[in-house]
Amino acid sequence: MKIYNTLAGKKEAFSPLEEGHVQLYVCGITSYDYCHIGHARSSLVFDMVVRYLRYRGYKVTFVRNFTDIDDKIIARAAEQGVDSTQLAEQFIAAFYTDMDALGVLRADIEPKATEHIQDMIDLIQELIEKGLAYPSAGDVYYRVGKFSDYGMLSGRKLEDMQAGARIDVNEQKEDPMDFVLWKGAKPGEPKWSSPWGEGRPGWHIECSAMSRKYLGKNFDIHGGGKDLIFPHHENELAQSVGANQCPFANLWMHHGFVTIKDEKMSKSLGNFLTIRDVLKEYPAETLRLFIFSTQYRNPLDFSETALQDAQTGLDRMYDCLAQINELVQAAEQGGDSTIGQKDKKKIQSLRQRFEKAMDNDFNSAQALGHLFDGVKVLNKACRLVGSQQEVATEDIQLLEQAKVTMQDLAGLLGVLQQEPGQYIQAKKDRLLASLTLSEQKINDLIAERNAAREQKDWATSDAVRDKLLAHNIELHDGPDGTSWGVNA
RNA sequence: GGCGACGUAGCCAAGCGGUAAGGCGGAGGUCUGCAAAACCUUUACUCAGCGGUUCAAAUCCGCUCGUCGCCUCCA
Repeated sequence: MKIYNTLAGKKEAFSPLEEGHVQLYVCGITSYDYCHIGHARSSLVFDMVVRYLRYRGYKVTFVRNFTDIDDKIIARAAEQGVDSTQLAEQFIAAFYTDMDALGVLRADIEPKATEHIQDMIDLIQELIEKGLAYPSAGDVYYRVGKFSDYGMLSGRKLEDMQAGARIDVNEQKEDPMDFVLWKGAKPGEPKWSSPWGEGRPGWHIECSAMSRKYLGKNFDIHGGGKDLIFPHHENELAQSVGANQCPFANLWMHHGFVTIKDEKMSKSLGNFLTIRDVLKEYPAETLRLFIFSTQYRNPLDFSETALQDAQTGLDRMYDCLAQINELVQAAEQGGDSTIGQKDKKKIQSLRQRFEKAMDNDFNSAQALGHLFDGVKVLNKACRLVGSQQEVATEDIQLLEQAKVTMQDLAGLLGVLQQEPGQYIQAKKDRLLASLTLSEQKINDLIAERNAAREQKDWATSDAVRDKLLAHNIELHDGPDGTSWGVNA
């Protein structure tokens, strides 16, 4: 497998420190608000990474933290007049609700910052002892100038940053680029006691402390969004390498942003959509298909159209699988194979092609391409096979196996995980729930129309059809009668 | 100002040195009383522009233009 390493600035062959075991740390949310689509991308990307690594035979130890104490949490709690702990807990609960709705696997370890205060204090002490940090008026700062590799992750030099950076007016700092490890508490703020007085940890120190506690000083992969590269991950790296005097994460994975009209979706711009907003309109698998249709490092532009495209594509995949189900059940076995050699090869190589794409830095977009290619070939095969009186056992088995493979592979992206029949039914149910029309009424109308058709009363027949279509119900006239579906 | 990413058909998106995957949309077709749905076929002599390296470039190098991001909290 090859994975892009931000630290190296290129794709590298991946091999974990301990054979067969991957240790992964991902920066989780700061819990002060509902998660938006950007958070969904983050969770979904690493969900895919974990699923695929496990599929590839690795044991994965996955740690994802919660930042449950932070300036923004304190500010929001004050705004709402609630306790900051309570606020953090509330949005952690909301996070789980959203993640469950998206089908995101739980991390193996989900540590909270507030439960690791002592680990952070210990780490800060070590940094002070090594001369890399200094207390100042109740705060503690990291002495950036003492860490010669500062900037190695984000690819910038200290001098360059100072040129354009907003100068921090904080006069407690020796250098404007120094960052805070421990913040002295102001009156009324949440606080913990420490050797430097009462206060709370700075943002970056929690990840250094918790990753060390659960994964050790040196581990395999550290991940997060591109916006975390600087300063968060740069600072983490400075803390960990500074304290441990050994390499930190060997590989850094950073995913791209979700944009709206090509602008970054963010709280400060106010152009964000929450996960729960989107899930009101679209099934989770549709959102997943949309997110995985772009390689994780590239920007992903969110739009109604894009989501609808994903919905159409997902429907097509399910239709294909449903068709295989029907065919397999109805087929009389016997006869010669009718599926062409070329198509057989395409079907049989699906897994291999999918893996090759995913092995190349989790190229889910390409992997999905292969899946859609599979849909096309399988549809073609179904048509051929369906036109036969008797179907070769070989062909039936090939189709059945292909269906299992499709769902197995798509499962690594968390899509196509429902029984096709159920998926199609669920879609009908959703529509029915939003209509005043009952299923009984629809069937009555269909009967009425069919009666008119028998009389060749096309005007009445078409009027009924148009009436139903006005409710987004489309009729399918087939050899076995008329069925109905949802016009998405 | 510093650093970085990106620019591929109407839209989205792979490809990263060997002659353009896939999706949506469009156009034809099968089916149908006509439709719709579904399915099939088709849809970039060309990869922002201009130079260069090479037997060979969308892919490597340089410049220009454009878009976005980071440098401050952010997934």
